[in-house]
This record gives sequence, structure tokens and C-alpha cells, in this order.
Amino acid sequence: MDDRVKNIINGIFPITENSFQLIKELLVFETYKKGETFIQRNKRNEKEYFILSGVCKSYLINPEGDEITISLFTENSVLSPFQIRTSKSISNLNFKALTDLKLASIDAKNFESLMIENLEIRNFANTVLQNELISKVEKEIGLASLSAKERLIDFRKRYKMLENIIPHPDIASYLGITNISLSRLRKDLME
Amino acid sequence: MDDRVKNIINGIFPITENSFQLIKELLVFETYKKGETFIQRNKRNEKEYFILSGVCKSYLINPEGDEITISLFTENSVLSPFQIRTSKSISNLNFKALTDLKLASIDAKNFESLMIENLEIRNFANTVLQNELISKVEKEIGLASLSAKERLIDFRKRYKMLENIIPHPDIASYLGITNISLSRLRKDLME
DNA sequence: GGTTTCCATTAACATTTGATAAAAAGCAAT
DNA sequence: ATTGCTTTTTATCAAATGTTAATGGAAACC
Repeated sequence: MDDRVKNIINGIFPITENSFQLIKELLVFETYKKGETFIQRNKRNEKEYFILSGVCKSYLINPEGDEITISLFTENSVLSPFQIRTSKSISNLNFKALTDLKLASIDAKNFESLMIENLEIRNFANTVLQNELISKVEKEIGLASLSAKERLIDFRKRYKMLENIIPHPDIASYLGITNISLSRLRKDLME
Repeated sequence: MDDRVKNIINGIFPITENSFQLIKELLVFETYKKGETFIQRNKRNEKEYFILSGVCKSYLINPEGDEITISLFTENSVLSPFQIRTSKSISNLNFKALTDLKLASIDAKNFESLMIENLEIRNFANTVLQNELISKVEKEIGLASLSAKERLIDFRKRYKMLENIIPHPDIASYLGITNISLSRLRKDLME
């Protein structure tokens, strides 16, 4: 299991075995069942996560009571942006498992201590932050310049098999449409 | 003019006079006329900017040849995210002045050298990066969960007088709608 | 001053998307 | 297999948005 975390980190910013040992000692493993909400709004989350297997989403609840999918997080990625705990709107986000989920977590305060004393870990965290920003800008570009049908086509490229694994309403709200409209587009794209 | 830059920096992350002097020596002042594109796609931009006055946008050109507004940047803000020069999609962005524009620029390589040797400046740059990410997530939340009319209402709150200053087609594409639709919504909101 | 270009609004029509309800298809547990 | 539950699809109608084109006005240019 530890090796899975090492692979995730090295896929983002390679670090030495010594640096990884510092992280390894602090790792805690967690599992959640499909449908479980494991971070709730306004409950300060003081952990960073590595996704070992499964898919989850960040979401918020609109005035009508619907869950709006903001981001999707897949296997072998880092879940929460490091260092960002100050924004009110972001702290309102919930996180829910969309499939059975295996996570490795690390206490945020402990991790920040590591960042201060270890340049490699700091660079890793900074790279995560940059990647987050890049992916946001890319999604921003997609939402602003593509039609719903084009966004679905783009989604299929970026998230391959996810359409067969997670509930369609979650995909639909990620794309900014209803699940009925998603169903129509799916039919449309089958010719 | 230097003081303007100092105020912008201190509004984001306060630094000492000594640290500011390091930046001050490297500042170059630039002006652009309304409508000028001052960063063009694929021409690597090796500067960071402080916006002293005016408004500008980042945009890309879709296959139909239309300009799609991605972000708006207003007076007293920092324009380009530090350290992010690697993403292909982001390097495809253009930047255009939407009003007459006064900028202070600093060579990116020089600035990075300052970041390495000066902790305050590094923290400032990191805060800019975090703020960028926060604002992207907030925009993402808005685009996914609000109707076009609600997005316009939100836009008016966040950008106050901008609607009277910059061309409506730029606002419309920022909101993800056509300028004709924007015109209808404007009429609608006047009751 | 006059011309030209760009911008904002409006109208008419086509297309897309949303809302609601109902039917069909999967899936899990017995 | 059958029963329930959830998810996905389909149908119908209403609302929102896009497209094209025409109009009027403001700003920029010569």
C-alpha cells in the first residue's frame, strides 16, 4: 500500500526514498463505501488524501437541495489542494465516494511541518497546487467555449470509462446539464 | 508608481521594505491602448504583471474565430500566475487590453531568482497562486450551479461597474452566453 | 464635418435545454 | 425467478438560448 502512495507522489514530483519515509510514517489508510460522504461542509478537514482506488467527487448543495458536482477525483491522484483552507466557498464543499473508495490520508498540520523542513516535499506540494490550477483553467476553458455535447465528448476523452462506473446525475451536474439532457446527448452521440 | 506596486503586493501578502526594494529595481512600466493584444498565444511570456490601471482579459480563439473570454483582470491585481509556464492549454491564452492599460512588469526569470533567495517574496508568490486557485474554484462553482441570469447577477456583484466600461461581447463570453442573450437578460433584470 | 466601424438592442425563428411524468432497464436480496 | 429499489431512457410541453438580420447610436478615424 505504501508503494502505491510513493508511485502517486513520484508521478507528480519525484522525491528521494528518505523524503518518502517521512511521509510514510504519517500515513493512515481509510476505506469508504459507495455513496458515503467523508468530508462534510464546514467541518474543517485537516487531512490530505491520496486516492488508492475508486472515484469520488466534491460537491455542494444548491438552494433546491440538489447536489452539484464541482470536481471529480480518480484513482492515483491527490485529492485536496495543499495549503488551501482559508476560502469560505471552498470550505463549503462536501466530498462523497462515487464507488467503493480506498484512501491514504495524512494529517494536514503534520504534512505542513514536513513541508517546512523538507524542500522536496515542499516542491511536491507546490506542483500539486500548480496542477490543480492548470486543470481548473482547462475546465474553465471547456465550460466557456464548448456546447454541452462537446463537453460530453471532451469528458469521455479525459475520463475514459467513468461514464460506466459512476451515476449519471453526477456526471450531468459536472457538465452543467440535467441527467435527462445527458441521456439525450448520449443517444445523439450513438448516431 | 512604485508605491502602487507596493500597495498591490501588501494587499496580498505584506512584505518588508527591504524585500520590496529588490522587486522595485526590476520593475518596468508599460502602457497599452484599448483593444491591444499584449501577450500572444504560443509566444512564451516571460513576465509577471501588476495592473496599475485599466482592465484586461485572457482569451482564446475558437474554431469559428470568435474570442472566448476566460478571465478578467482589474485594477490593483496581479495578472499572471507565478511559476505556471508549462501547461500547453494555458500557454495558448492571449491577453488583451479592454480599456487603456497601465502595467508594471517584472522579468519572470529575475523574479524567480528573488523567490529562491527571499522567503517573503516566495510566500507572496505562493499566496497569489492560492488566490488564483480559489477564484477559479469559485468561478467553477458559479458556472456549474447557476443559470445565465444568476451568473449575470453574480458578475455584477463581483465586478461592480465593469458592465459600463468594457464591451458586452467580452462579458457575454465570460458568462458563457452570446451578447444577444446578454442584452435580453439585461432588459429582463431592469424589470 | 462626414464617414466608417464597432456596439447594443430588438425581432423572428430555430434549436437546445429544462421540467414533469411515465416507462423501461439494471441490480440486489431473497 | 420474483420482488422491490434505483437508475436510465423516453415522451411531451414549456422556457431559455442561439442564429440571423435589421436598426439606431456612439465612438473612432480621416
